[in-house]
Amino acid sequence: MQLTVATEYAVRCVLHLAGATAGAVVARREIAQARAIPAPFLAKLAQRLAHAGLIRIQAGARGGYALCQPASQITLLAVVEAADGELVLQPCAAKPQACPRSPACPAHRVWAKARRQLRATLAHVTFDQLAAQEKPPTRTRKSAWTS
Amino acid sequence: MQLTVATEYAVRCVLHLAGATAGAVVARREIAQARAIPAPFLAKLAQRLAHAGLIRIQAGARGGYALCQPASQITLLAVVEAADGELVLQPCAAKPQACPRSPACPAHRVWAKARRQLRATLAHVTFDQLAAQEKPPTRTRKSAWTS
DNA sequence: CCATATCGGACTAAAATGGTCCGATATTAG
DNA sequence: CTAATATCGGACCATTTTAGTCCGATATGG
Repeated sequence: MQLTVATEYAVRCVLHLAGATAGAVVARREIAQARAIPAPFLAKLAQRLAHAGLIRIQAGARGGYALCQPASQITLLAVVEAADGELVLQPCAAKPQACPRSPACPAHRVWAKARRQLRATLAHVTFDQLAAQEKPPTRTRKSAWTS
Repeated sequence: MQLTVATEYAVRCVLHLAGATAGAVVARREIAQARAIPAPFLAKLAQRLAHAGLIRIQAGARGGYALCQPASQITLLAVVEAADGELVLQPCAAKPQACPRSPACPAHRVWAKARRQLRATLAHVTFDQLAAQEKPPTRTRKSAWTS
């Protein structure tokens, strides 16, 4: 019952992008170095984030990663689920036969509730908030997110 | 990010004991059969539960397991943590250096909050509630609830 | 065209998980 | 006391997941 380091890395990565000039492409290597993420692993991870529509990947010379949306619209939940897969507590989620047989396990509704709570909590934290917390001294010099 | 089947089994096991006559010793085999738990695995699991002070193990002939406390005092959280270890979300929980270096990761307070919520939710569900929910449909023939 | 830099998939190593086995020990029945 | 029962508790094993690497293919900028 733990989030994986992939999640941790994903958060760091998006956090880094959220701190960069809006929409700017940042090289993989730069992110990896700045945030202590093994570069090849970040590559793999980035694909999951891209697949989820969170970041845009630019291949080729001067390539790298950039956010697809303003940081204010990217939730922690979205990043967590992009990295780790859907957030599910129930151990028997995949198995339809659920608990033994007869009694619809009474714990299930508790799992479901806990899951809803957890997802809600993560869903209403956005990366502009996180980025702001991370760099209190830096006065947003040119955060012209003109839209 | 999922609870393990060990957790699922543990819940089933305690649920079974909660449904039995209060304080009665139930044979491992009986629990295993009734709740579809591999018996040898239940043995291992039971030790964790016993170590956590949730159940009492009686060795020898006519041995088995029994609750140490009334079901009303056993929370879902206690069982989950006994089976799975402490409930921690932070990927970098064990690592003191936390996030890279400088910026105390702003996500951490979110993980912490989510964790508190989750634990609170599980902590205020007790096994007498769960057992009660389980029983109404299941007319256990010998449910001598004579206490 | 060429250097750069990512894609994306195959691959490996290590850890966690789920599960089994068995000798030792405890308890009860006779 | 002894035999039968039944768990302990730790070693052991198989599978899956996780973390991480490597490399040929492909895309891009200059």
